[in-house]
Amino acid sequence: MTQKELPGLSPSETEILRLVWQLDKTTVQQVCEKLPVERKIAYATVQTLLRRLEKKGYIKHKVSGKAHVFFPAIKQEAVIKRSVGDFLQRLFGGDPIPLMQYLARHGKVKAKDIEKLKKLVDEP
Amino acid sequence: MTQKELPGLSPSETEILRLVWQLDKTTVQQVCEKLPVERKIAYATVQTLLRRLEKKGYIKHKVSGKAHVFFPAIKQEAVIKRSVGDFLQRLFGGDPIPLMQYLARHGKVKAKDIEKLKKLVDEP
DNA sequence: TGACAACTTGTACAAATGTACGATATTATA
DNA sequence: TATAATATCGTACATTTGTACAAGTTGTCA
Repeated sequence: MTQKELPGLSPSETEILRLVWQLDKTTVQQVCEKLPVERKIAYATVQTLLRRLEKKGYIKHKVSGKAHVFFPAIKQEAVIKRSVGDFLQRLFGGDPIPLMQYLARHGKVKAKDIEKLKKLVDEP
Repeated sequence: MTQKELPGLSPSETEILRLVWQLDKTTVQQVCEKLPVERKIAYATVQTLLRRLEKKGYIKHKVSGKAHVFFPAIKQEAVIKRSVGDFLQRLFGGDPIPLMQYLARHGKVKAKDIEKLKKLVDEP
């Protein structure tokens, strides 16, 4: 089943979508609480972002009591693929190596973490 | 000397800025030629983007003949730091590990590349 | 030296984004 | 059951972003 073409995500939408994944099933309220302190935006704003995410097809909701409960409608993997791909293209022309190097140098990554990565690479 | 607060970069601006780094010193023309085939935008559009990048302080230009020659005004490293940081925050809440894992799995990265990364990690 | 080609400048404009108020509906509660 | 608290919905609106035309300017070459 081919994934239908999804509209792009704006930075703020991406941020909110991540919280929906994290919370799995969530209300506007809960998303607000989960926002990093240095990034407080109004309840109504979060609501708008969730509405737009739903309209774009990334999440759905069901009604529970008086509140809406939002949940993912698209696999996280798919969104990551798309987002990372775009980002890599823009900033590094698509080459993942410089990004990994940057992360290794400045990303608070431990040698042990790198070690584990090797298992993930599927080598011929 | 503390880096003064730079305005954010839009996706398209980032893309163009990358080409300016790559070409080091470049005209509008050359940037246009360097654009990936599947991403052709008009000369005038590239020009606008360069104008905006200059206004935001990322590049400068000098006049040479009748054309402007643009060149970076900010270290690539600084922009990468900022961009990667923002991206990581948005999509992964700031944790670089899932991103590295994703790249290792699907990023066409070789085990040999991973090996090299270990040298970059500054371990205590 | 005058016309041409290559550039820049000014301006435009629709769509997307970030942010949020006010009105209305619904649930729990005193 | 009246009311307070909590939600959603409709709407709004300033900016930013993506994209680009038209008009004016300036080296250049015949």
